[in-house]
Formats: sequence, C-alpha cells, structure tokens
Amino acid sequence: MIDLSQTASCSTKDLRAVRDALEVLNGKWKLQILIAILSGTKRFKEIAREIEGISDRMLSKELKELETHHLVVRKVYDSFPPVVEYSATAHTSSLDKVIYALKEWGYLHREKIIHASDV
Amino acid sequence: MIDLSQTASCSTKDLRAVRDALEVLNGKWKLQILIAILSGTKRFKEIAREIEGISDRMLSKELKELETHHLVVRKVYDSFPPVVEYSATAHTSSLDKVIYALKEWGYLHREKIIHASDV
DNA sequence: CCGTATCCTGCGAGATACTG
DNA sequence: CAGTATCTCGCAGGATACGG
Repeated sequence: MIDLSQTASCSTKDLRAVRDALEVLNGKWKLQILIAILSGTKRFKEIAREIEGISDRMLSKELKELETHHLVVRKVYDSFPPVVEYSATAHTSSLDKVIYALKEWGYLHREKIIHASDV
Repeated sequence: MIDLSQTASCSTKDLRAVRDALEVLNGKWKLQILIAILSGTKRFKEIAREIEGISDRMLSKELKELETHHLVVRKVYDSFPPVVEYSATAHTSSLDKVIYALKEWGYLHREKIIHASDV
C-alpha cells in the first residue's frame, strides 16, 4: 500500500522547506556528485570519471560547498601521490528518496518526450 | 511497510534520467511554480503572490518554458480584464513524490542546521 | 489584469595552464 | 593524483517601464 499522505500539497512553511532544500542542492552538479558518493566512498578522480562533463575546477568547488553544508566528508591521507577520499554522511543518505523520485520522474519524462515527438 | 527498493543507487542510465529531470526543473523558480499549480488551477497573479520574491518577468518566462515541456497548461479567457489560468497536467502530478521528498528533506536539513549552530 | 520590452549585473561554468 | 589560478563568457535573473 502506498502512503497517500505523500502529496505535494504545500503550506507556506512547506514551501520554505523546499526552498531551503533547493538552495543547498542548487546548480548543475551537486546532486550528481552526491549520487556518486552515496554509492560508496570515492576519490577525487573516481567521482570526476563518473560524472560526464564536469571539470576539476567545478568538482573541487562543489565538493567544498557540499562539505560546508555537511553533505560530504573529506578525508586526506598524507601520502605520495596524494589520496583524498570523499564520503557521504547520514544527512546525505536521507537524500535517497529525493534522488529516487527524481530518477523515476526522469524516466517518465523521457518516455513522454519520445511519444510527443513520435509523429 | 516501506519499499526498500527505493535506494539512490544509480547506474549510468539512471544518472542520465536524473540529469534529464534536473534539466527540465532547473532554475530557481520552476519547482516552486509547479508546487503552486499542483494545488489547483491558478491565475497569474495568484501564483505570483504565492511565491515570495518572484518578478512578473520571471514568472512569465518560466511558465512559458514549463508549457513547452508540457508541465503546465495555459488557458486564456477572452474577457476584460483578461483572465489567464494555469493548471497542472498528469505529467506534472507525477512530480508529487519529488516534491514531497524534497520538502521532507528540507525540514530535516533545517533541523540539522539549527542543531549545528546550537553552541 | 496579464503580461512584454529593455537594460543591466553577477555568477555559473568552461578552457587552459600550472603546482605539491 | 588532487587540486589551484586566471581568464573568459553566457545567461539566469533583478529593476524598471510600458502596453492591450
């Protein structure tokens, strides 16, 4: 059974919550980075390779922002060559449902587009 | 019971789906507009009033984009003063889960921040 | 009421080159 | 490997004014 309380009906306060969420997850890359990290601790280059099109500069910048929001944990191993690992937090994990929903909707949307252009 | 298949684990194809979704919902206002409309058919000014800080220019622009993606339906009543109504589509409604998840996470995040600054 | 037309600004983001 | 440093540009998005 589906929990029918899962509606999008939003009070003003709810809207604020959504706004807050969007503010933290804004931009083209943040969610993609979080998805990569949620599947396990990863190194810088591993993340970069997983996300098509992202530049080192952007990845570095976004990771830093996410870190200040406590959405990723950065761990440096003092070795040569340098090793840095990024991992998720409990707080990140709670994004599961957002990502899942977004993924499902993405597929739906894709289908819709295909049908629409299916003249 | 919760469906445990709702994990964020994403294949490359899944990542594409998320990217597609983000592309359509990008920007500061789209989701907020959709939330407003999902709660019922609304007129231009009604939406504007509900979304704090949005300008007429932005609302107009975003609504147009959403319309081309078939996420809102625009209906014009030829009267004076003019009346224009915007409503959701079935496709928009399927965003329910995304919005709900985002809302829930927004609240969680807010709490987290409050605790963090609670020195 | 329901927008459009301009003008303007900052920042998101790519390209490239370089360091420890 | 894991980044930083510049430079550059487009465009998201704000302010203001006007039109049917």
